[in-house]
Amino acid sequence: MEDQHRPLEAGGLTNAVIEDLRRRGLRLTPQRLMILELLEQSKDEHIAPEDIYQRVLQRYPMINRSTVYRTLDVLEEVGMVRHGHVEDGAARYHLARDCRHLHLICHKCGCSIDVTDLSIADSLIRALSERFSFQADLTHFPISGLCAGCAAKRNS
Amino acid sequence: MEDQHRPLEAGGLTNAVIEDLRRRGLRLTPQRLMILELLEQSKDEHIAPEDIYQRVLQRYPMINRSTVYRTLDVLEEVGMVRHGHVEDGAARYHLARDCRHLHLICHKCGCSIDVTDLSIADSLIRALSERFSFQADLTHFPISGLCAGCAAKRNS
DNA sequence: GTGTGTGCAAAGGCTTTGCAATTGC
DNA sequence: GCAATTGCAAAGCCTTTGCACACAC
Repeated sequence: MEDQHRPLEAGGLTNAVIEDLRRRGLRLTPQRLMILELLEQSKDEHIAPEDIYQRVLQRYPMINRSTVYRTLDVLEEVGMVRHGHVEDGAARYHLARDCRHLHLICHKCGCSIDVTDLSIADSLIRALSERFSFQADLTHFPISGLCAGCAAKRNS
Repeated sequence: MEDQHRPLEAGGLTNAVIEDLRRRGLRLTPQRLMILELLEQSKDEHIAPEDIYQRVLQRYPMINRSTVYRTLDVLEEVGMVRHGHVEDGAARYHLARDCRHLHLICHKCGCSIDVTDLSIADSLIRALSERFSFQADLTHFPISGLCAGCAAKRNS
């Protein structure tokens, strides 16, 4: 029992996230821990509410869909998770601290490229800050465009 | 009667758009013309399907909601219009050729800033092209971040 | 014990679909 | 005239909500 304060077995969930919950005055329920753990495992995957529900269901059959939605709302309110929308408008959630890359999405074939070198956007971010006092977060919404393959097809 | 080939009175709709429809083999129905005209008037406004329906309804009371959705789909398929999703996941449509600015969206207060000087993103676009062969279109998805006001509040 | 959080079931909003009738070409 | 397009009404999603019960603290 390496941590006797941990009230529930939460698999691989790091203490950092649990501490985060506590610090923000949120109760540690199995449902919240399961959802957070799943988000943590999914790292940069950006997962849909229904997927979260289905995958938690496998290990914790008494969870309810509306709990998933409410939990995501609460966690987003306190800043622990964020969400965006893919091309078809469906919601995708991820841990706020896992925003660490740009997403390139091909609007033709739908494929996606992750860009981990964030410095690539530095000059744009600086310019937006200087000219519009806007602190841009390029990691939040994906960047639409054409992937190499689809661009080649278009040119032929 | 400056143009006897025009089959319907389409208000201020430019011939360019009508020609576009014809060229792509789509029929010129009053509904399509009304919707296109509205999109043209809304220029950079990025309008929701329901708004399109309501506003067309005022001048053309026999239009149907599903026609709006189907028309938008068809027009998007042939590349005449595009759509994105605002923070809450709601769809927003606009003419493809009116993509001419970046949208900054504050994820705190929801306010939006238009950036017409696209050259601001040139270095990012060039870098994405060189390193990933990805032809980015920054005008499609909005850019999330904090506006000046919300950033100030956060720092106080 | 208290009040937050959950399950359940129902409602809500936006969008899609099947089919018959209409209408542009 | 024929096929594309529309209107209508119903269904389908995804998401939210009201309320009573459960449980974390």
